[in-house]
Amino acid sequence: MKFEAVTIKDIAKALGLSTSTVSRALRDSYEISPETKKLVLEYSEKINYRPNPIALSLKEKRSRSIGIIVCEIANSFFSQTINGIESIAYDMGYNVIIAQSHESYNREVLNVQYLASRSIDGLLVSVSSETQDLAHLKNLHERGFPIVFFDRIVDEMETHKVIVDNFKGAYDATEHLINSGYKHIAALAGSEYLSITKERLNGYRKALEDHSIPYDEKYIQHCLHGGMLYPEVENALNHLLGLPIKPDAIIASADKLTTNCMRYLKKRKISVPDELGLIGFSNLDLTDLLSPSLSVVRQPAFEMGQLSTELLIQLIESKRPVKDFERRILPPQLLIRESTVKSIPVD
Amino acid sequence: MKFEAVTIKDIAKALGLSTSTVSRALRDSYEISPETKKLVLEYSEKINYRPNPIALSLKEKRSRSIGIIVCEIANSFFSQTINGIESIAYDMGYNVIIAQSHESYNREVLNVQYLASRSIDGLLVSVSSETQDLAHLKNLHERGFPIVFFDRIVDEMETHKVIVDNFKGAYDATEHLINSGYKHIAALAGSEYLSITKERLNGYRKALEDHSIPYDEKYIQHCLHGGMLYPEVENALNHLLGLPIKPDAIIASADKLTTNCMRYLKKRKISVPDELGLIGFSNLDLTDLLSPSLSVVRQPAFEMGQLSTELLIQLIESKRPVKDFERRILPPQLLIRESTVKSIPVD
DNA sequence: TTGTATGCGTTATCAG
DNA sequence: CTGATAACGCATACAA
Repeated sequence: MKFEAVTIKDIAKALGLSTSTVSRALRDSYEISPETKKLVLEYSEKINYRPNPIALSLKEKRSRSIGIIVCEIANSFFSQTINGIESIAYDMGYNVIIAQSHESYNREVLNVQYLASRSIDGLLVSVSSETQDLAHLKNLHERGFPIVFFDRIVDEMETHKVIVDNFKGAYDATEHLINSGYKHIAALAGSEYLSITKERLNGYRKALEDHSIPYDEKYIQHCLHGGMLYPEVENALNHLLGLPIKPDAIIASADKLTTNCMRYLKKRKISVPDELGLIGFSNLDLTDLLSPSLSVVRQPAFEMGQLSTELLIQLIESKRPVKDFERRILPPQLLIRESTVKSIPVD
Repeated sequence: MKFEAVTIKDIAKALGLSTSTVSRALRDSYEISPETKKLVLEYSEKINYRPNPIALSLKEKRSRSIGIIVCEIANSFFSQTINGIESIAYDMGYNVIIAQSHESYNREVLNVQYLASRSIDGLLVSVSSETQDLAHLKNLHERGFPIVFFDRIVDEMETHKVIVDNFKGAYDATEHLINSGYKHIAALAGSEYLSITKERLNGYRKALEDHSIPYDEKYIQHCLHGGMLYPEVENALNHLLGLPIKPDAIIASADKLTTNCMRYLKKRKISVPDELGLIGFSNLDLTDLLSPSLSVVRQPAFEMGQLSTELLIQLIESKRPVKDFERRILPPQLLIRESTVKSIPVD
């Protein structure tokens, strides 16, 4: 009893018709008589016929699937983004195929090649923290393959890009720390290669500058894997808190950096905000329950997924010329809670 | 400059060979001369040839893709499971196609039908909290389509199933509350239709029984959507805390129930564990940072994903007869933290 | 060792 | 109104 699917041929044979007639009847073609249509439709219904999407894909040279490449699914920001992606894709009749890079450049390249070898119609990418060489993506893009970047974008390619206003997120967060009375604000940052890291550090720097606080490079620590691994965060914080002039506050500029930073502070019994101010980027669904509740920069992940997918599907369906690319910037949200409030009571 | 992929035919034409020779050379067939092989391989490499997986799928009647249906991707338990699924699928050369039911029966049916219409080779399912009628899955299963259930399984179908020992998880959690001195333990439960809800409530009941604590049905409140929506949790808790004999502790038997329960308690300024004991199922990556840190039952989500996928691929590749199904039960982890510790200091 | 023909499931083109 | 045929890209049985 092997799984055998019913095809148009089976219907044709059973009904004594040709496959083309059946095909046309199923697509409700005007050139088929009502009786034949009825016959075919009823029989198809009865035997539960479903067209084979693979055969269709081969014929139409499109799979109605889009690929997603992210570093980790099990990261609240990305899973929320994927949620948004899926919501639009589903509405537009597209499947969603997911691949993870685990922050590895090699794995990203493999995934891109595999997905793009004609089993997907377009690609949504947030590059890995190791990625510097973009040949694997440029190659595709130059051949006209639809690609949309989100969150972790790259400058060198002209296509749609959807990002959060990372500059503003970091600026606001830093300014909030400043307004709360902190003077020596250090930054826990992600991989130097990532656009988001650069943008966030720029926001941080500008906020310091606007408030006449000297910028010191020693106050910046990078974590190549974006804080995914606790030890890299531990090292970074050990370094920062061991400086001659110890920082009195920290801005953690990515999801995992924020949680692992909190873990470090708890382990070292450093209290927030009394001993150290803290603010972080986080899309976790629980930060409001922390005590003292952490002020966070939250990103509109779901919306980012939706928007990226809309743009990608426009590219795929050639609703607009490929060259007319967009760069959309979504606003982040600064959620103030008691943790960082010293001088200015908010909320 | 439209995206045009290179095919075997192009290679054949360029090299003055037939498509079959090229095909065989690429697959390193023994019947092709070394020179021809070299020629073909080098040229393919040069023009960056990739076989069209869709054509292969059509020919081989397999897509090397597996489908996943879960309620929500943006739920730490499921995103961790998907991570495990992807890790195995990737190693075995399978793509992963994801669909969400959003706890809607209708959407689950649509997704199953769409995915199963021959674009996937097998299906990993965790049913929605609304699902009672299983026709959509039974239908497939009876026709020999490979299906593996994980976490939220169904009794009526004979196929592989991978679950966590929900009975034990809830039993241990309840017992921990009892040992911590609580007498009136209420349960915040998910949808009554779900296997996990039943199993967890059984564990809860048995623990009470073993400790000679009377079981009272009034102490159980169900949330159809598994706590996804705050109001349903709010209602449930309002009800429980409004009972004549108020419960002195609560076991929240699902991820979202746990977080929304905490949210409720914080809002109502009910302190844990002084006013109310609390323990919950949770796979969030942050519970250790809550204060008072919450004792939780954590499920081996990643392993569950891996195991389910291994079993599914065995089914797909007919490594074993379909009828020889397994039911694997993974151990949950009870993580004790200060929140529930009154009489017995642990950790 | 290589080439020719066929089929996977579907639709489009052309004939009748 | 309906049917035969070709084509999508690939692999393979069969011929040479």
